[in-house]
Amino acid sequence: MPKVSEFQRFLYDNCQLFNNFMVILGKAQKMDQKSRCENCIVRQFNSLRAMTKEELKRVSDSKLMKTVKKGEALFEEGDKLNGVYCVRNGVSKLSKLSANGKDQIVKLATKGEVMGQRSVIVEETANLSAVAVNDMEVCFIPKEAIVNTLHSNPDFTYEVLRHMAHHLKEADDVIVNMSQKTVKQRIAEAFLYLKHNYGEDKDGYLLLTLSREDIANVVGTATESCIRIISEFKKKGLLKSSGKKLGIVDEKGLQDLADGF
Amino acid sequence: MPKVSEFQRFLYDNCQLFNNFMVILGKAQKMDQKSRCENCIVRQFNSLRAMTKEELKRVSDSKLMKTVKKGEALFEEGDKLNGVYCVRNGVSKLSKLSANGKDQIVKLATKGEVMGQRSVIVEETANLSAVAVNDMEVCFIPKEAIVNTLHSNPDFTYEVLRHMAHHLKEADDVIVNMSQKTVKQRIAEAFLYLKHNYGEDKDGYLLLTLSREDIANVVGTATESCIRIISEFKKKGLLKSSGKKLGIVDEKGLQDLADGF
DNA sequence: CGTAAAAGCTGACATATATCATTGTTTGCC
DNA sequence: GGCAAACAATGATATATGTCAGCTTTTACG
Repeated sequence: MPKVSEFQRFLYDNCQLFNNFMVILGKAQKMDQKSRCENCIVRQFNSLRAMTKEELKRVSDSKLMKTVKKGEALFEEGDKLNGVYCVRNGVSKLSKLSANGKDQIVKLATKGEVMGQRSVIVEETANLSAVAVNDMEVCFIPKEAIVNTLHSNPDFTYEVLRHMAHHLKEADDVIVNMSQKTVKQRIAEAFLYLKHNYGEDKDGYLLLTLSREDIANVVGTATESCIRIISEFKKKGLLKSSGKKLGIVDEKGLQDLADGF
Repeated sequence: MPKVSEFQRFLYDNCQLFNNFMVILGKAQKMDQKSRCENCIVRQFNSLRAMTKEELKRVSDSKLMKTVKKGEALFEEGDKLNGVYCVRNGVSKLSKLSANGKDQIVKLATKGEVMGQRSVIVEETANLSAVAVNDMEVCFIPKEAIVNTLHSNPDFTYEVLRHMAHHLKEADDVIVNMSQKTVKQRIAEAFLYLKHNYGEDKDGYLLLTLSREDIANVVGTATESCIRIISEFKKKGLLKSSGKKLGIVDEKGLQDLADGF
């Protein structure tokens, strides 16, 4: 029934009542045992693990799974979020448009991470946009399920707090890096980050491939500068490439560079 | 009794048991009614306002007041914090030393703000150093009082979470500004920030006076560049100065500049 | 398969910013 | 009041990075 999916799309793009409709449309999906939160391994990595069986059951009943294609947005800066997104698969970039028209990528969110928490907790519109870097599978969890649990289960609240505290530390560190390191250092760091967080294949190529533009937006530089520096790293034997894929050849060299020799 | 204060200093600098001793030494102070948390207006601005009367009483019994002179550190990056600091008066800079030897000021903390929360919550050493920008009055609250309440009072935990979420948003915005705005824009923004958050006197001079070096460390630039741009702003009639004091003359002009014309 | 669009690359050049060196000015303090 | 130390100011110069423009390669897709 292709009509239904177009209707979903329409609602998603335009309609305040999106969530209510989606819940109805999603009923069929929810019967799938494999998609129950209680059995979802991803939950172990985020604050949902502090929920009780009953709470999880309620979340699972109200959540709905969604696939997002590479390049599609989960939400945009300024959107009112009616819930959070739990990443089952794929990677999303969380970015913000600056006055000069460039996107700054503030964070990458992977399997297990929950997006939109902050906005739901403080009841503000989204501060960042979330766009899929590759094909994704996410679960949308309506905010009521989250907010209710926040008020009734202190363990869950504490767990969310711990995660938020961790993100805050990371953000502080990014601030320092952004303002005190050169573009070259930040690019070197970005590759080390990609290797350590997303790993590499048997041939030593990074599993997560970002475009030069995305890398530039992560480190906050012009795309051309980013390309130039990557070329330089390849010439120096720090990186290698094969098609779109990039791989780290000399990790120690990159690390030294990132640390300022 | 000058001996006691030297002893306090010694403990503060060197001793793991610092807190225990200080509690004993602080008994006399605690009797002062004016210093009871229950009556402290500062509390209204931070998460302590979500504490119950009993919890506050316990905090008040275990807390100790402390004065910190301009330039002194409350704690340093890497310190193990045995509690949090609630600012009653004065301003502290929270900064981190980068590899190139420069301090990046990540945040300024004022009256009502609680410092060190994050480290206490996640049980990590401090990620930032806190140094007094001017003379301060702070209350040290041992971590037990905080952690116990976090586990027993969900309202308090939620309130802390809301504050943390707010800080995270601010941090994300700083990341975007740092990477996408020019030094000139960031300095203009810094002055607007100082005016809006700390106000100005009748003559239009900012109430919080930061050294050029501190301003440079806030916006992440070299001190000389900062001085040059401030001079330029003065020539252009955007700022004025009198002794150490700086004042905003043309707020709209500064705002336009910060927004990129 | 072929074409258009997107992504990647490179050069030339402009500019913002850092760095180093020197001098002037304020401040705290004996 | 005077002196040292910190702070502020300014010039000269080097460097990193952004911008614009043109070109090549890869990818998407009808």
